[in-house]
Amino acid sequence: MGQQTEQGQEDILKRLKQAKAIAAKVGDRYVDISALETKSQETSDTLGQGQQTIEPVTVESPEGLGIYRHSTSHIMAHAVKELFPDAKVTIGPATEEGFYYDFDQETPFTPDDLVKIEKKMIQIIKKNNPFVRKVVSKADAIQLFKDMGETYKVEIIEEIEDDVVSLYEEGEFVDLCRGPHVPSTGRINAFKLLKTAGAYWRGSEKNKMLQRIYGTAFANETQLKDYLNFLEEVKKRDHRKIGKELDLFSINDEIGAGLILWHPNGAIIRKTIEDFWRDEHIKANYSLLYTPHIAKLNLWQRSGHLDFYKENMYAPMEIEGADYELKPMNCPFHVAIYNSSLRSYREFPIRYAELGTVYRYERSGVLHGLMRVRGFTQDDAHIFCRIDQIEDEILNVLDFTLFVLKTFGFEQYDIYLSTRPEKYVGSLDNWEISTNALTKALTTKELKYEVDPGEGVFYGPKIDIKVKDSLKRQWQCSTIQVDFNNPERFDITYRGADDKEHMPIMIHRALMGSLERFFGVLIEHYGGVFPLWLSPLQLSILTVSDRHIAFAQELVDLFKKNGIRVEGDFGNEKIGYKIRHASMRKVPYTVLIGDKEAQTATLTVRKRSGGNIVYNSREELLDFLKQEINNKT
RNA sequence: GCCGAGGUAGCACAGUGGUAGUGCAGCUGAUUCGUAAUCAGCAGGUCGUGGGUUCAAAUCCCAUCCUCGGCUCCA
Repeated sequence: MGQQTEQGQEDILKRLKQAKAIAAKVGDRYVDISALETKSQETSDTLGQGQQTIEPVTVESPEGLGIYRHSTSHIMAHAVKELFPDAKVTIGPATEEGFYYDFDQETPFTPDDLVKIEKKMIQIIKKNNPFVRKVVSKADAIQLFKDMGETYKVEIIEEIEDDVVSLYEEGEFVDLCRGPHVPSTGRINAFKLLKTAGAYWRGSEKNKMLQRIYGTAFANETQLKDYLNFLEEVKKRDHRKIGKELDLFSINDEIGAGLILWHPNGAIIRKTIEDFWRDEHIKANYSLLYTPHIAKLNLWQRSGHLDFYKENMYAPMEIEGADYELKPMNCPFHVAIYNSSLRSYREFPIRYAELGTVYRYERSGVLHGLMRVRGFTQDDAHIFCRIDQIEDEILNVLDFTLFVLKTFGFEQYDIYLSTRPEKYVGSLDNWEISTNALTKALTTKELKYEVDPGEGVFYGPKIDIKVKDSLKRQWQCSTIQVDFNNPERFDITYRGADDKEHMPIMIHRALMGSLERFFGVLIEHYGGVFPLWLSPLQLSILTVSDRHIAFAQELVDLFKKNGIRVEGDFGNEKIGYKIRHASMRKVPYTVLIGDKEAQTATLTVRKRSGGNIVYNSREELLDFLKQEINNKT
């Protein structure tokens, strides 16, 4: 029976009210609360037949928050239409962080406009207009929006397959919308408009550029403030800002956009990372390689890069009549080394690793500090093996990757398995075997992962690992990809136990992805407060007055001889000034040398985080530092 | 590439047509001082670059390079 008693309905409404619901979930559908109040045809359709569960939806749930933000975006569109009657509305969805609405509007919105729009929105919220859902025929809707001059809405409606569409009316503002919405505008407690941006209609640069306004909304002011604080924290940790403050790297107009200059402080961090990386690769039975930065065009023809990667490659340069190309990837070189001699199955798996610098053309608008550059060094490796060895190799690589990430303080990550896309090379058999091998490796490791169907690279399935930094932001660094393409294209083989020729499988993998990007992520993850082993300067020795210089110099020499990155600050400034100076540069430890220290063997060490530790001798301090460096914590 | 905002001393910023400024950093001198800024003096800029308008341009116009926020894609 689709009929509900008056009593039952009232109970439900009461329950929703008590739960402070902004919408309801009926079965697996989200509906307006008003849908439960009225008894229209559509309502009974919505409620369906028989007994479906009816759950309150609150702003506390992700879905509820999405509905809430979507309603806020409607209110914003309403405000914009009142202030800018000529603006045409397009779409305005909720996003993970908030919402946006795109308008077709001649003059872009200014920051002042945002303030005006916010004020207008507050008025609309105060009016507490109900959101009224109306279902009309497509033809009626088209006519309605045509009359209003809302051509984008007409375009959207024409593409909707149903015979009817729903409209939401709130005050004088009507918008095409699937819904649901909060019951009335007064339900919005806390929102903020954040920024404006250009955005193409339907995301295609062939279409007109629209004006987008981003905003966000939360259940209450406290949560909104927390979010705004988070944005502040993100700004504070911006690797470009910290990179300047700590003198880590720079980008120079005259050298070129997207090309990184590693300053001494950044370079020593990179050197430390690279040393760690090489040592661990040797331990893990990889062979290290070096390969050139350019190669003949023919190589890139054969590898297929000219077919599928041309947009990201620089124009060739002619050298003695032959064209050479700056390398966008390292794989063909590694294949060439594989091919430099006949290979036997007994050598397998062959693991080649290189910190290979590649150059890729990126459009000027997408460059971003260290995160998106035009020249970068990949921590690349290629594993050549038999198809039955894939699973073991993936297991190894997974262990290795997680170990490396953990060393840099990344303990949380999300893992994605991408399967065969529509356009692909290689046999279906190989795809199946290798996808199964990846899956099995993940389940053996009991790693949680999500499947991205059809998101694999055309040459094979892959596993991507996205780390979460200290602000819980996701960064994709590691990738493990099976490759059927290169072995075929370069026709590489090995001699099997059966004395026949076979084609090996290649696995590409990068743990950190690109050193530049990884460095950027590290800077933001640590907020510039690097652990001791990575800190450019590990120890600063400060003198209280000139008569302590000789003694302090002795200590500097001792620590330097023992591999500690140490400086002596012997200037004639006051001690407070020197401490501040070290503190601003985030030096992990400082030692003050005054009369006390010159007379006793005791050393008092000031930690970057504040607080002192006392050591009985310089050797004791040295041991402590060495141990902390070794622990990489 | 497209839309918008920017580019002034090493850094952070002020300066709307009339002799380029402030703070920090730097250098010099004084001070020799015990846990986040001692004092004084000095020096530092063809105002991103190239054109144009004007008696006069950091300032107005055009072009160009770069940076930033997005769009698209990704490491």
